[in-house]
Amino acid sequence: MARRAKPANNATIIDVANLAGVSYATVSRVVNNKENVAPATRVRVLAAMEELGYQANLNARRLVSGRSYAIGLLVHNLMGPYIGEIMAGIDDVLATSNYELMLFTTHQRREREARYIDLMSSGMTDGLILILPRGLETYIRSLRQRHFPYVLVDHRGFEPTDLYVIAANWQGAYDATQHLLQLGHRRIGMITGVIDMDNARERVAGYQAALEAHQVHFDAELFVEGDYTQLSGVNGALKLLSLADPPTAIFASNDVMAFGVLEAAHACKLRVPQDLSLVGFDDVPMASWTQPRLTTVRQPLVEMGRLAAELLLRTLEDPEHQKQGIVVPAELFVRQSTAPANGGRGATVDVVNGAAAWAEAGSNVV
Amino acid sequence: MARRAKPANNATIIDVANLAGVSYATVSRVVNNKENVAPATRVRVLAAMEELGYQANLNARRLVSGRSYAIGLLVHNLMGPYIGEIMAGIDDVLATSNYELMLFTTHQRREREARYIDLMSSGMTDGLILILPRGLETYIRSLRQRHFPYVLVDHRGFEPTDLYVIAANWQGAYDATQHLLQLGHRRIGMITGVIDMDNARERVAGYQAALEAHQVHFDAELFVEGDYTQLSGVNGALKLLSLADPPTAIFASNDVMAFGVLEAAHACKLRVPQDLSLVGFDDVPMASWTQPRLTTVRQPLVEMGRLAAELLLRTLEDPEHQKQGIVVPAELFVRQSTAPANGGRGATVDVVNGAAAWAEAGSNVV
DNA sequence: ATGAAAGCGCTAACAA
DNA sequence: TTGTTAGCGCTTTCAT
Repeated sequence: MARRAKPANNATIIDVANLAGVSYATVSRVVNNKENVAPATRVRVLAAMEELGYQANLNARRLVSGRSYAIGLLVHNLMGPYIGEIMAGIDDVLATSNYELMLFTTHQRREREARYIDLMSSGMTDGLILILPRGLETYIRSLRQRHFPYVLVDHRGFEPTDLYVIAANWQGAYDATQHLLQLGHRRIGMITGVIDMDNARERVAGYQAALEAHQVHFDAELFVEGDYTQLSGVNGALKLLSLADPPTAIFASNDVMAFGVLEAAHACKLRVPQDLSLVGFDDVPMASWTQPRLTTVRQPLVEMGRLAAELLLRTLEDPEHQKQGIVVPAELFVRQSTAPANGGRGATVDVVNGAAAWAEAGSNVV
Repeated sequence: MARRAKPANNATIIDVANLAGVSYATVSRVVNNKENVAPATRVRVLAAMEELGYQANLNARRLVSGRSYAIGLLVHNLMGPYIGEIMAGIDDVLATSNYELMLFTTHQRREREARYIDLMSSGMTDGLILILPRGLETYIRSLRQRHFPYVLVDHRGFEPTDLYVIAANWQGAYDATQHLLQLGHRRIGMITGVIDMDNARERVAGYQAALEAHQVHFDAELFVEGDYTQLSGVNGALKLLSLADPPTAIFASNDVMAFGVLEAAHACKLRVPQDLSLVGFDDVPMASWTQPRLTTVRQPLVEMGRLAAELLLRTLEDPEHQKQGIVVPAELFVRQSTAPANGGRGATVDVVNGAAAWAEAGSNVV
């Protein structure tokens, strides 16, 4: 017979049945709120449950029902303000459901993909939300093949039936760029996100479309790829500002890179917004704590998490019902980091010294 | 007979046994790497597993073993840079173990306490890490009573046997305050954290001890309670700066409040560090992105998460072995937000206008 | 070295 | 309305 190592709380359905003087099937009925239980019996059973502090064994339930009552969240990494907000939204929705949340990260290790897929298909979760994990395509392929329910955040997937929640990246980028154009800027640099992600590509397209709409020539020189880190924002800005004909405005594909631009501008003795206008993307809380406050495109991250969770839960409840991806609006918030282009440049750019100053100051950062 | 709703992947141990021509007990032995299996048999079973893509049903395992192979993380909320880093550390350790991570938040809702305790005792997790959830004392009481393993982060608990990981808050605060004193500051304001948390109290004590060591009178006027939000930093600073004899330096109990101080100082036209020195606590990534870079006390959050996970895992493996709480060092990083006190005040403080300016600018923040 | 079999705690079909 | 019973897929004794 199996070795006992049961959970601390050990009253089982049988103990309750004995105490209440009924069969344990009846207890099960009471626990699951079934119809056919005499009111008096129900009361008696409830009392017995109360007395014993009965708590249904979750794993037995899971085994017999074939469901885990958990959903998984697969993310690349946990740092940064972006993930936390989406998680908060997901958690919000789950709090009102019977589902719990499991967290999986992909990290550096590519070989974990297979393990996760196995875990899920072995009954660890009933469905999955994927937020831009590396190796997304591999995951999705396995998931589809197993008919395992999933929802993507910030990516539209690869098949028309893929479920996703994404912001209106194109529109947001278009609005941001147009805002700069309307302020009179003509040389607008862009620091992109990781370019093989849907969101990054869409923002680039929006930027280009706005330029085109205003008959501004797209100059490839003004276009640098970043990776959503602050450092890549610093480096991107330094590169842009050292051009022979530097931009008077920069659109960074996320706020964290915009913080990097702020730092680079400061190192180059450029004032934002007087000498350089700057727009970010995301509107993380910190965007309104910087000096100057950052003009940025808000991506409603908490809401996106919420929608993703709802979409997944609905899929679990009713797999047949036809659902589709959701695009949420991305809204430009004009704060203090943008100003009219001042014709000539407001200050001479000395990027060489700026970069040196930055490197020196940066050495304080351990 | 029970309705079928098994996981997508449906090869069971019996299928494997049939294919390999052995009993399913033998398959179990192979799966669990037991000794007594003939090499040839093992090979045959392995091949059958491979062929069928067999994956042990986790919930059956959980039921029979009485363990969930999951640990829970209970936090108050998910936003902000603090939690993400600790989670990353925990995840790091779990990645090399057989455990998965479940996430629970307490949010606003106090009534969820009971639910969580139930979930845990019903076998959802094998152990718990608690990061300053509201209602901590209630949780701990239930947990102890059920002999459920747990580790606290950033709190020392209530019993000598409580396991915890915490930074050397007292020392960190002492060093921060001493740094300011050595720069010649004598009126040093402090914005505290939520004062019923251990970490906040310890930082206050360190601040007071440093003042005392330097024979500086502790002035209750210079002491305001914050709640770790940026807004409370703004308000605390505004209050301090409007004193008849305002501080020349402020020690904020976390970086986020220090960002608020930065904002308030800017609104009051005070330069940091020339007119006001500022020290934070935590050293979140953003602390080195502000202008000026923030002098702060680093709390090794990722490492703390890692240690907490290791402590819990060791407890699960060997419940008897005597373990104890861990205090990690908190180190002062001097960057750009502190400077020598300049005798007289460098600028006149106009807090009334400053506050007005701040309120107006703040209205941009939706 | 291997097989047979007894549960783990529960759900749900079937009978009464 | 209630009880009886057959599993869910697995681990682990106990025989062989």
